[in-house]
Amino acid sequence: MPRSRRASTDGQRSAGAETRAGLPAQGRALRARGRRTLERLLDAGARVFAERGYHAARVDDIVKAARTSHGTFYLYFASKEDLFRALALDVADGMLELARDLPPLTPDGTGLSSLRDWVDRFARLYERSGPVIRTWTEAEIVDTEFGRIGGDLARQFTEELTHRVRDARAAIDADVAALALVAMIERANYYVTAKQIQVGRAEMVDTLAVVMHASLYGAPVHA
Amino acid sequence: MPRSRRASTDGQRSAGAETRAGLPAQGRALRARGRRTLERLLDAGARVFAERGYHAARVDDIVKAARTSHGTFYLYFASKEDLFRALALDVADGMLELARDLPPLTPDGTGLSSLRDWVDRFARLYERSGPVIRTWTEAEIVDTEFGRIGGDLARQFTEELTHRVRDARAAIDADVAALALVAMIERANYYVTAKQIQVGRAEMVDTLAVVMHASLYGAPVHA
Amino acid sequence: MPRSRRASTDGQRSAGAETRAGLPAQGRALRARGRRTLERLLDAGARVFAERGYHAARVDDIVKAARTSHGTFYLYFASKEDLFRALALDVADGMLELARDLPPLTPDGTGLSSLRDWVDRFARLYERSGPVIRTWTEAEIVDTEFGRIGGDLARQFTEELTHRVRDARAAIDADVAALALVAMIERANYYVTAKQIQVGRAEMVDTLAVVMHASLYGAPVHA
Amino acid sequence: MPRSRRASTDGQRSAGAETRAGLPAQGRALRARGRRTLERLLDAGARVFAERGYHAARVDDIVKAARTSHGTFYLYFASKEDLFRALALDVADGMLELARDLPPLTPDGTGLSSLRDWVDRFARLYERSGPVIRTWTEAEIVDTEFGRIGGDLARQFTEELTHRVRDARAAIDADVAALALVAMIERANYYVTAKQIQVGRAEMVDTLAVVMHASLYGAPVHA
DNA sequence: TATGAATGAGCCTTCATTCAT
DNA sequence: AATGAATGAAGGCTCATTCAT
Repeated sequence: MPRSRRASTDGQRSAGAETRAGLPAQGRALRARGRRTLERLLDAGARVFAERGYHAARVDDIVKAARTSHGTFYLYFASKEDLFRALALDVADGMLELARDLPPLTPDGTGLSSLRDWVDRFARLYERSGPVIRTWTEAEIVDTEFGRIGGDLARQFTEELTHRVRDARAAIDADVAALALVAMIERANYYVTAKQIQVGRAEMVDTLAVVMHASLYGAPVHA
Repeated sequence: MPRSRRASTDGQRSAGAETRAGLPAQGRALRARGRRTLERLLDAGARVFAERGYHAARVDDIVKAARTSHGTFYLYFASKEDLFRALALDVADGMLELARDLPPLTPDGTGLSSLRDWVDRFARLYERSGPVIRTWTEAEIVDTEFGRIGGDLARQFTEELTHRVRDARAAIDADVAALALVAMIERANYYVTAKQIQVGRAEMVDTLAVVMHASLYGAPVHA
Repeated sequence: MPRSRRASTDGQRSAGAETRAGLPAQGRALRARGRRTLERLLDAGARVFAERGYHAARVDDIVKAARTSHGTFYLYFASKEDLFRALALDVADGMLELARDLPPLTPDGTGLSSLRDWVDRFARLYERSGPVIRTWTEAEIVDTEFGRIGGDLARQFTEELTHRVRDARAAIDADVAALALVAMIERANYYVTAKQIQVGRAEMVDTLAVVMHASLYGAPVHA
Repeated sequence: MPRSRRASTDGQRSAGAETRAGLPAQGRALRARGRRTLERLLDAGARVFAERGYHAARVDDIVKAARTSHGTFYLYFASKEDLFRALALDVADGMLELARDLPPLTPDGTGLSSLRDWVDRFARLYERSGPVIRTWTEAEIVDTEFGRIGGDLARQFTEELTHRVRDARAAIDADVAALALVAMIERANYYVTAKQIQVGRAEMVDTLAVVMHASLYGAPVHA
């Protein structure tokens, strides 16, 4: 039966940066032209997923956006899901790197300022990759591979933050506080990029940093 | 002839109380039996949307869960979307009521304690209706009626909080801070109910309240 | 993911005659109209598989022949394969019944005559169901469920014949001889129904009976 | 523009020796390298058709088995069908040669023994080329060129046997008996090579010869 | 009021064949 | 002579919605 030949996805793609990006199931080596097509497909996928969301995104949309054909799509990806995974893994990399770069938190102005810089980096990442991140949290796929990737990511991300919160020696429960703060950062960025609320990025970044800082070391200047 | 699947729904259907409960298009008056069927469908819908999410939920699943037939479903709702709307409007009511009940924020222990109670009410509401709330934020339907309902709700909810934050006379930008705090509450509840992270409700509620309070009035007891 | 909901076929449908005939995966009870549609689909399937063969047969062809829709097809069968299985199991029943009715073989004219009658029954069965039988032997599906059904059938059929051959106390290896004779009967019928060779059924039946008889008890009247 | 998949092939291409080997449409003369590539493709085709059957065999499988590319495939064959035809014609040659070598049938032990040798040659041929032979009889392609080749072959093969049967002066209808015996030989070999039944080749060959002989001249030693 | 049955547009995916280098 | 890449017409299957009783 032909179906059984359906290229099984190669699963836990190892972390090498160059293999990360959605190579075709068979792991063919790509020439210049192929690389360009792959790039176009990844770009198109990011765009279309962003615009329509995972479920509403049609392979046809992606293919048109990439100015290529259905056949070509399946030359590079085993399925729509596979393309999404490729994008998601890239984003996950970026997020984890960011998590590891979280600066030590200190009560002084320097602490606040470096925290603000970090939140700003997050915001920029979210601006590019928000749609993919959001898709992870779509309730529908919680118990799929995506859900797992998303969950793992959230966990690792939160853990990183937990360490810093603990080091900050605040009275609150570090675990839960870290969770709450991650939640805040993620969602606030979502609201803003989804333009559900009209707020500039700078303002949001400032406020997020301040709230985070305050929740650990006390409010800023009281009125 | 089945309507094209992408066909936009028949529209606005204002939030009048009698349409609230998802009556069939004709707005028939229901006898006892009809009311029970309607109830079963609403329950089933809530359950199935919760389990599978909006897109993955099949009318067939709902109909089976309600122990009734497809034909009957369309006797009570114009579409799958219509059922979701009925559920969503109910939740929106609860949320707005909750928003209006947000207590005045004060720097003392009483303020913290009443804030905690309020967060707890939110958590309980979320426990029941999280899936519906989450569905609002699914990227895929941002620009549909749901998106609007969700957006409106978030806005009103945030506004309520904004008033309180402003009254608290903290130095931070009240608009954005309110947004950030709403984001935090919503997402934290999501993480916890989605069990992406193992935290008890009580802990989460406590911490959320503390973080909110601290971000306005300063950190709790430093270590 | 919707796909995962795809009705898994219920596998080894138990042998009850009434469940044999391709009930929908969920085993719904059918009313008069449903039964008629099911019948139309089975008929159409038999016809189309006969005309085009399993692979070349399109669900679309079957659906058109049954004057119904794609959707309806999948209401009754989980897949094209499932419909074929339903037909195949019916034929297998008929074949096994026939096998069990194989008369004792005796050297005299009565033996030859009852053998001829039996071969005639086989020919009539083959006339109706040849296409399905042939499809079993399509090389492509040897190692699928069909292949197994076909193989099992051939084995049981041959075994029945083996008993008779053994009882006939001929000098030849009963196992292999039975196999050879079954092979002969099947293929000869194929050649004739496929009209690859112009021979009337009566002639073929006569000759097959004679050859079978002769191979056990000696040639008929020599010239 | 890819040709429509159902497009009938470019036609008759008579059996002239130079087209026999599946030369590309242009009938180019091949150098050493080209000949090796052609050989690899033919081998690969035989293997893949054998493993998967005609329909399930993918050009991709063949190309991989031949360690070459799609482009190259179409340099040597006009289509998948064209490759199959090349293989089929070769087999047909072998079969016809075999048919012509059928020894005169005599009632004595020599007759039986030479018949056995001949059946053995058939079995060896079938072992190599069974899949191709079987494909001829796939119902799906009965009315295509393959069907014709297969039909012609069967006819010629049967005719050869008919002569011998007639010469044997048995009482039975020579035409039909020949058909029956060919059917038996072919199918029995199929059952055995398809391993649908566990019988050694030698046993099968012996029994086939005995049955054939007995059906003409009387049973062997009675018990 | 209820329901079993029917519908068909639309989606994802496959794969023989052609193109460009 | 060779090949990696591209193509797109089908085909199987799904599921929201409508029909007939």
